[in-house]
Amino acid sequence: MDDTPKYRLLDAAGAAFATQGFAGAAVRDICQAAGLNIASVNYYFGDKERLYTETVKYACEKSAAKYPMPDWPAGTPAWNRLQEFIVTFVNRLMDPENKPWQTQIIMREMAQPTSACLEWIREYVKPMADTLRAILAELSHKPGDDDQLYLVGFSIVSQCLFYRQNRPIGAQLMGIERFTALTPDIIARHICAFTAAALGLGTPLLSDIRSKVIRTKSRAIAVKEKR
Amino acid sequence: MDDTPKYRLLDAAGAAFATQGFAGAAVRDICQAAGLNIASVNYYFGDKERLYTETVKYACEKSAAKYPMPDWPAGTPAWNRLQEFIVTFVNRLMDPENKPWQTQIIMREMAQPTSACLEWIREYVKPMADTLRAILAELSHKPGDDDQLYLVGFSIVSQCLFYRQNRPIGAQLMGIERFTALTPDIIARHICAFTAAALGLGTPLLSDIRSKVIRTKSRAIAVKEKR
DNA sequence: TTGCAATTCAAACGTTTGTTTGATATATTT
DNA sequence: AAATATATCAAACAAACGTTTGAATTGCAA
Repeated sequence: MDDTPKYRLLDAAGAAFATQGFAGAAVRDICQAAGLNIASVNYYFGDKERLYTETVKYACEKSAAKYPMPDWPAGTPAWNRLQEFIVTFVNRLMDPENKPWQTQIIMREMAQPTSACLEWIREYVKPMADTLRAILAELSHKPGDDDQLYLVGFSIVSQCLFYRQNRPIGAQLMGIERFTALTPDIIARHICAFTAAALGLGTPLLSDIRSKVIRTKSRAIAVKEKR
Repeated sequence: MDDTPKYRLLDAAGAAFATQGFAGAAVRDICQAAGLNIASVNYYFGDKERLYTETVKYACEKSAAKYPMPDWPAGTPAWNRLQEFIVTFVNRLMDPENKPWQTQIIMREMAQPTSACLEWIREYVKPMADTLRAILAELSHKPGDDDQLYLVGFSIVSQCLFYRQNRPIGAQLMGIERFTALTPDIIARHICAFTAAALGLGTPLLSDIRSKVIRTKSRAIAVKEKR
């Protein structure tokens, strides 16, 4: 984006922190990658830790700016909003133009948040979670059970996060070429279909005409199993 | 488990590596936490890197041993096997007796595998993925589409992984006390229900008697949306 | 006990780390 | 042009790092 020394540092730092972690990344290497002197991180950011927090913020802003959540006109059906939510979220995570470190460094923070990250949760994650929960509340016909809304919400976002958080595993299992062939569009479409079926808004996956027989039979088994 | 100096080192190293990463953890601190001299890591493991790889292996073995995958008798219905698969997997991930670092260090590896990790994928992850895919293939009535089986499999395991991989986020959003109240049993039950509905084997979530009307109406909207 | 191996220890090694310094170069203002 | 602020640089700093050393200690067999 910007080509000032400050942003060259942020880019180099992001790549380094994402692949090697905070402790593993060396200020010397970051500066060299940015084509600047060793002292520049001190000049522009004070110290290594403030460079890191600025890098995290920078990564969040970049990936959220390109795919903003649409502000739906009043009366937009909840299921449509849910679909667009999923598409937007997957695109944010999987945009091939995103440099890998932009989401990778956020994933690192999600697993083990630093102090600079709790602020990010409040300002960035919480609003998204509230949006999703409002959609699900509208879809739900049994109001009141807030825990279930969270569980359903987790089931949805977890599917989106998977392809970014466990990319190496997925690539190793499917084969790298087949896995990378899964475009954001394909992934989002699948998650929408899976979720729609789970919520009773679409056709179940992995089934055909015989599904009705299987369904009742298996539900009986499932109930028996739980006791 | 064992109380030999070697295993005291592995336990201390696991906790340190999980919270601070490979570069961030200091050999000095690990040895001190284990109540041993600085030179002991060199005496027992050679160097820091071999201590790390041994720690990862140690963590895998401990969490897999307690909850082995059941070997189903021939003829066990696929949906029952899928349920038990989910329950076992969630229990492995969420067992409260598991020291946090045991899964945390594996999650670190999943996001950015080291060379020692590819071996772990082949020996540990691949077999589980094959098991799951075999179950899904049996549940599927449209044979051939292997990509879809992977996608469905990802949708299932991603839900299980979420609660461990994004625990801090979930806790921050729901509130720590409500989130920790989600026992492995509750989580597994929800994932089973969500998945069952998605695959057409159970009752859709978030719906009641009116669901039939909503379903057809929303499907029409969804189809229109995609064109 | 004696002898031998396994283990533990304090101390120091050479690197690499993040950070600071003071001088030099560049740009902006007076 | 002179003066002042901004930016860059090579060099050095103390601290922390992983690793090594050689002696001291322990456990066990002869």
